[in-house]
Amino acid sequence: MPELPEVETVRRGLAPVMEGARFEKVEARRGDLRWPLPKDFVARLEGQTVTGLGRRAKYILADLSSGEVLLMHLGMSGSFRVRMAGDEKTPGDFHHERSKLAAHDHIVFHMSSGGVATFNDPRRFGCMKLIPRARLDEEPLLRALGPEPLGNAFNAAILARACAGKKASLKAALSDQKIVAGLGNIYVCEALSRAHLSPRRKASTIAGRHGAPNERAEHLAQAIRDVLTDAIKAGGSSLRDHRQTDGELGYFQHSFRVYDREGAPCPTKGCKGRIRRIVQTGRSTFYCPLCQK
DNA sequence: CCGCGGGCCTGAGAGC
DNA sequence: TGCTCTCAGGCCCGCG
Repeated sequence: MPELPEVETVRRGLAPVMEGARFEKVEARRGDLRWPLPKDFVARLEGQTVTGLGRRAKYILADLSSGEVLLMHLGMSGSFRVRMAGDEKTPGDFHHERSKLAAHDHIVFHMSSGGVATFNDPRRFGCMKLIPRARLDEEPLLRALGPEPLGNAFNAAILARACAGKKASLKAALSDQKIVAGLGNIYVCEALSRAHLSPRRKASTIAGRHGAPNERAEHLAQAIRDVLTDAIKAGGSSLRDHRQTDGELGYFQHSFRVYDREGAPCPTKGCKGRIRRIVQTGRSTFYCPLCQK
């Protein structure tokens, strides 16, 4: 499911119940996610306080009072539902509480804030990992990540340098988390549409001599920032199952220019093109062949 | 090193 | 209705 805007939406939904709160009880109902949870996963969480909740690329990172960091990834189908303090039904209504668990609710965090956060992931491509804070720099999952597209370290020059010499397509390059972190299939397509660049164009063509950014790189970097900012404002995109943690739908899918719109008229003013679907490196790409060059 | 395809899982939807 | 097939918002790994 989730790309950067959806993950950021989830982080913001978790923050009110998790930040500053202690894990009172953790239920690991299924430990066989993408990687098995450590045997002592529950013991290392219970009693710890979450001192901060951050995000890096598509990872949510909870800083713990123990000095460890809880890293969480939603994979393709992961989601969190949050029940705030005060939302709970009659206390002690055991059967009611039990009945609230749904299929694929794998991990439940009961927080001292009175809130409960439940991790659901049908396909189990998601993961959770505990990492000592001092060794976060060496964490293989985070090490090779490129710059945060909404951070200060991202701009046209950085993007162009990372794409310089690449024989792969722009679609493949932007999907590569080492070049820029947090984009996925949807937002790559949407950013390229906004920048009027073809997903089939060689990535190297946004850089000039010595990897200097050209005008295409400037437009693309701006389009990436814009589409992510707009999507976060909308609470992300809800296609099949992404919801905000309070159960509300995100609504950025209504603003898609090209994604999943094969055959539809191109939204670019004055463009008579129709959206086309092609397959690149095994994934669907949507774009307008007329105005994306 | 680089780029691509396979595989990991389950579920929804289309077509028959 | 029910079966089979394809596809899905991610990412690690191994191959050429």
